[in-house]
Amino acid sequence: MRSPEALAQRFREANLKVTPQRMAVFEVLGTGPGHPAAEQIHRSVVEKLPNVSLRTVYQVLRELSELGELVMLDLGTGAVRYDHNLTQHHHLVCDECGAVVDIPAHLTEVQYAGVADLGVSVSTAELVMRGTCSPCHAAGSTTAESTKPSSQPTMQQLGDPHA
Amino acid sequence: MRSPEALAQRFREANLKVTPQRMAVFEVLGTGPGHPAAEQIHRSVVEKLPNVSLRTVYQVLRELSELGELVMLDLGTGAVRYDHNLTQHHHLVCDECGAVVDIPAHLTEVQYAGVADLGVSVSTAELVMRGTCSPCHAAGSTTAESTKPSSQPTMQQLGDPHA
DNA sequence: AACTAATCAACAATCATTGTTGATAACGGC
DNA sequence: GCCGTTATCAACAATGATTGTTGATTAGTT
Ligand SMILES: [Mn+2]
Ligand SMILES: [Mn+2]
Ligand SMILES: [Zn+2]
Ligand SMILES: [Zn+2]
Repeated sequence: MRSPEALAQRFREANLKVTPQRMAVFEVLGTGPGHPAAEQIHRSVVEKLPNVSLRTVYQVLRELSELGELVMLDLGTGAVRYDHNLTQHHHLVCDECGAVVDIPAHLTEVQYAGVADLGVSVSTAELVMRGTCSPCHAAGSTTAESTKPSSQPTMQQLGDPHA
Repeated sequence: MRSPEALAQRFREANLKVTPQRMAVFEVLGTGPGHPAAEQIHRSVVEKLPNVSLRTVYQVLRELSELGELVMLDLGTGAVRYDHNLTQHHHLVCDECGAVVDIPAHLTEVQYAGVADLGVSVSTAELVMRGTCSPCHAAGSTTAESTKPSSQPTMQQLGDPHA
């Protein structure tokens, strides 16, 4: 993620005005955790700058992704997650809390040279893992299962389940 | 994918009745292409058995997935794709036509032992590739781009774009 | 200061999916 | 074949994330 100032510069170069709303989104993205959904970003933004509409947040996020400064991730969690990690990496979706964890590419090995035989060409390849995140592991044997009898992956407190 | 008869047996064992609607879905899944969405399955089903409601098709597909006979795939294509390939494999989503192509696991190499250092545990890992499917490649330099100026991935004719 | 873009509130609309309901049809065990 | 229990039907309503719209207002940029 580039600095709010760098993003502001990027917007000006694209003939997009640098408004306080946009700056607020830039700042929230820089400080917040990894993979927020639009609603969470909005919640953080209004703390700094009230009266910013959710509609505007969606709009700014889209602009950022169109400029390549943000990646929209659809990992089947119900809402798009916005990723400001621009390095090559993969993701793990926690079955218990819905968190999305970055998996640095160097911790994995992914090869798919053989697929050329199928006549397809690959432009991107991402590894999507499901499992349990580190904080849920820690809470796992103590209190976690008491609050979650055996239901579906809830993904409830999207903010930061472990804070 | 197991045979319609095997699926019927499976349903009976689960105290689910084997109705003509359910059989029709079983049969369509066996003959159809790889990764249809619910609407396509419904279209095929009504050809054999009119008056089957889309609601019922959704219901049967869910039952099949709850019995582990079908996998619901959310690959960010807008609608859930239903996969009757129960072998371990990965997927490629065609940027041009939206098709989902099976990538046999033996054509790839995926390792992620290193992620244990992060304190996470992985239960499943799927490789999701984006690129161009084989038929789109064939059509690519001839007629494809003429029909698709430069718009977003359209994923229009979900049926089978190449038939 | 002026031009133009951006934002606001307040909605409506989309789309895939699931829920509901009351009536009808049909499977399966006997 | 009967009957109890399920399943399905049509016809909607509801969900939830996202985008569209509109008319008025605010505010960057030059
Ligand atoms: Mn990430
Ligand atoms: Mn598949
Ligand atoms: Zn977790
Ligand atoms: Zn294709």
